[in-house]
Amino acid sequence: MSIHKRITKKSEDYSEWYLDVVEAADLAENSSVRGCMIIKPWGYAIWENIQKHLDAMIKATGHINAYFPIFIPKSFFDKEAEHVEGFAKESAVVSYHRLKFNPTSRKLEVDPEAKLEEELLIRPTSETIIYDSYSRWIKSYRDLPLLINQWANVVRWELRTRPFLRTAEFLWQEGHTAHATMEEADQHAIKMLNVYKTLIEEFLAIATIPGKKSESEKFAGAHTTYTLEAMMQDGKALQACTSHHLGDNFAKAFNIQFQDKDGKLKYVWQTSWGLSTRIIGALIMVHSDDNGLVLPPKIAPLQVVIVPIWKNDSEQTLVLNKAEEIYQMLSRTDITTKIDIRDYLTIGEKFFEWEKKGVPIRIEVGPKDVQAGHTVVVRRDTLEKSHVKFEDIRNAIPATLNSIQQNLFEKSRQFLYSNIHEVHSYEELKDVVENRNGFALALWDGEEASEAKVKEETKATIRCIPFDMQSNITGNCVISGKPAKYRAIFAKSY
RNA sequence: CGGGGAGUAGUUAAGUUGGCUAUAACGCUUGGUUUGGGACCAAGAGGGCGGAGGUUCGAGUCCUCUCUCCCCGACCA
Repeated sequence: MSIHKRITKKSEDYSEWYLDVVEAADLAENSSVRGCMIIKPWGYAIWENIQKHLDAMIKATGHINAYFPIFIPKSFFDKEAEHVEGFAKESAVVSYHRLKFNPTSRKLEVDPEAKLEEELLIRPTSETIIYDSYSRWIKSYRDLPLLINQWANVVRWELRTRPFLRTAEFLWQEGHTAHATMEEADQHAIKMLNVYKTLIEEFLAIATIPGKKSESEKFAGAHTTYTLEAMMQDGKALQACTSHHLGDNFAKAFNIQFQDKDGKLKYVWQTSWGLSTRIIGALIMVHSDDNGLVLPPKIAPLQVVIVPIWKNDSEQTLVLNKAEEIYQMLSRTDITTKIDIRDYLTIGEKFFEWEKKGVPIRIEVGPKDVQAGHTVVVRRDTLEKSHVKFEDIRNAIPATLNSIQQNLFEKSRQFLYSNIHEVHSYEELKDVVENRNGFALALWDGEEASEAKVKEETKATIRCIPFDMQSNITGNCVISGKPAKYRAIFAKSY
């Protein structure tokens, strides 16, 4: 199952390039089920690493994991008006619970006798089914805060899909909390946004802008939506994750009340927050190059691959022994490594394969190297080759992995900030989002009408109102000319 | 749902105004030569052309119906 596809140049067709990288790195493929994706082992291993680190961080902030049903009674959705509206158009619905065999056509058919009294939605998100439980679980202030997380799949019937970025079914983690006060809920939503920021910066090496969503872009049913916006290499924005302060909207809809210390019955204040397999799409788009995927070491399923090179049997023994020695040495640390002993591939094929899969470091061990007492170490991010003496490997490899991790983040950060342009007129705003492929930072009056005008004329939307770019708001909205309330980031997005 | 395109081998495609045993490349199998950046030679395996019906001596090519997929738009993490 070797992979030979050459990759489209990023500069020529970014979309095509992205799909090529996904295929060449053997991450995923389209399934025969429309809009759904098969996550292949290499792609899934990346997701498992993300899961591992994020799960630890979620638990470290006091949450525990639970699991709720995939099916949600339709009536649950009706309870929160904005929520229904937001998800109605993309819901998969189960109406029957049985098939029967038709002897004439020799095919299975839906059994009309088995129609459900109430349809079930396949969860597009779990607020409603979880809060139905919360209304029974929460009675007293002593039950708060309730901090629960779930790892699950969800289904949103998207019309147009792309691997990882938008698929009909995707995997994610969704946290759902209930608190006694509004302030606590709001702080919690921000706290979780920061957890995501740490994960995305330190592990995925992606720089993001934290901020608040505008009214029209916020989650259906939320009081406030916080987001991390990342920039892809074509300058478009990708929402890396969201964290919602739900206010008491769902508490009222699902009647989640508790008796407080003062004896009064009060509604809880809630948050929900999620990070999905979409982040893998961001990972691919942010770091990869025309040779394929580039993985940050902390998230790579394999950090080091050792490629032995030989011509004949005696060389093979010599070289494999040395490779084994290096493997043992690295295995004693927490570095994940393997020796590529396949004898039916030329070394060229092996090099290209591991490069396409994004393995951070390749160590070449050939007869010449063994004789000279060194190895050739190649780092994936820069493709730089260097000679490393056998005795130095133990220290050099962790240092190089570290350097790759830093370098990728630094590149991402510099790219992001060098493509945020502060604009002072509507013309400038249009120019940035349409021609200069970046984020436009503009004064905005906070009005939906202004936002809608930009969307209609340029397809760019407000990605977020960044937290830390709000000082000294003086001047007028670049769209309407009215006094500005915020600085907002406008960009085209995925 | 509106506009456009395509269904031929595992993949990507060629297939003239209907004509003889349906092509090619890549991939796969076997054998050999190779191996410090996608190797080479040879021999093989594999499809009846999305489906149904029709015209014809003869259909991948023509006609009718039908199914599916892809791209652009609307919806979206």
